[in-house]
Amino acid sequence: MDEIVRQAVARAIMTMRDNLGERLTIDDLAQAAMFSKFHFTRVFLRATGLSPGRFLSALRLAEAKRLLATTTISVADISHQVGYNSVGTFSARFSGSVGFSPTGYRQLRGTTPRIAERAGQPGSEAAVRGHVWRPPGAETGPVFVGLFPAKIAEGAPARHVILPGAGQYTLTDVPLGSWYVITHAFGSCPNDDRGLRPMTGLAGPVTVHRGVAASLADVRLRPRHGFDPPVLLALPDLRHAPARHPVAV
DNA sequence: TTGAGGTTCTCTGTCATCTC
DNA sequence: GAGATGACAGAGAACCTCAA
Repeated sequence: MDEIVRQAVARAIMTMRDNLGERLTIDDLAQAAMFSKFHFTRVFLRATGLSPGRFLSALRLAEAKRLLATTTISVADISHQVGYNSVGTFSARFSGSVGFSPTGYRQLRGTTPRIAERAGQPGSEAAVRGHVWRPPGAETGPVFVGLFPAKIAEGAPARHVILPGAGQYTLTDVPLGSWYVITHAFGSCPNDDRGLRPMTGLAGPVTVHRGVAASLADVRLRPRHGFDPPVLLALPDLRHAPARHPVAV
């Protein structure tokens, strides 16, 4: 990625993070990036995989998740703090993206024992399989592998599995369509004494056709960086989950 | 490569209603 | 009373296409 573009997108994301409670428009963000709004939308999409609006919305919901899990601030106050004027809209958006209502998520303290999959999506007998690779020398805990329609872990996955660590995965009975394989884990890298860090990986889109038995999609885990959209879906606690057998789906 | 116009579509806010 | 849910309308973002 061009260094100028990288810096422009970074400036826009910083503006988003600094103004989560404000009413930001594409014009404001394009101004921060010093591009026209047309060009800005294109380069932002290319850099992050999400449109600026969706990325901002994801940051807001991620901040709401943090506040719900770590404070006792009311749902109404949190919805205002992260830029929503309507608690109804906030609650609906939160439920759709995280998989739990705001109060439900708070009761779970930020983790969930199980992940629901996309309803109304008939399976196809096809499988998506591949290998989750970790960075050389890195150690990881359990690895979440999920199929999503976009480049963000948001809403119920079409199919998912939790592996005891990096390695081979298979997702069976995958619905027809185009899917991104998104992985999430915590791990430590050599020469990095910051302890467990969130790691992410993305592959796809993988298109599942009728009559095709299996599609291959290898994923490389890497430490998360600022251009990665936050994980909105509520996941099991991957820092402490026992590293045993894959969780059946 | 970048900017701009027109169209389509998604998201948000509002409101009513319901549950806890 | 606080929060969740669903319907609906409007605003704004995304997309497509073309021109410079």
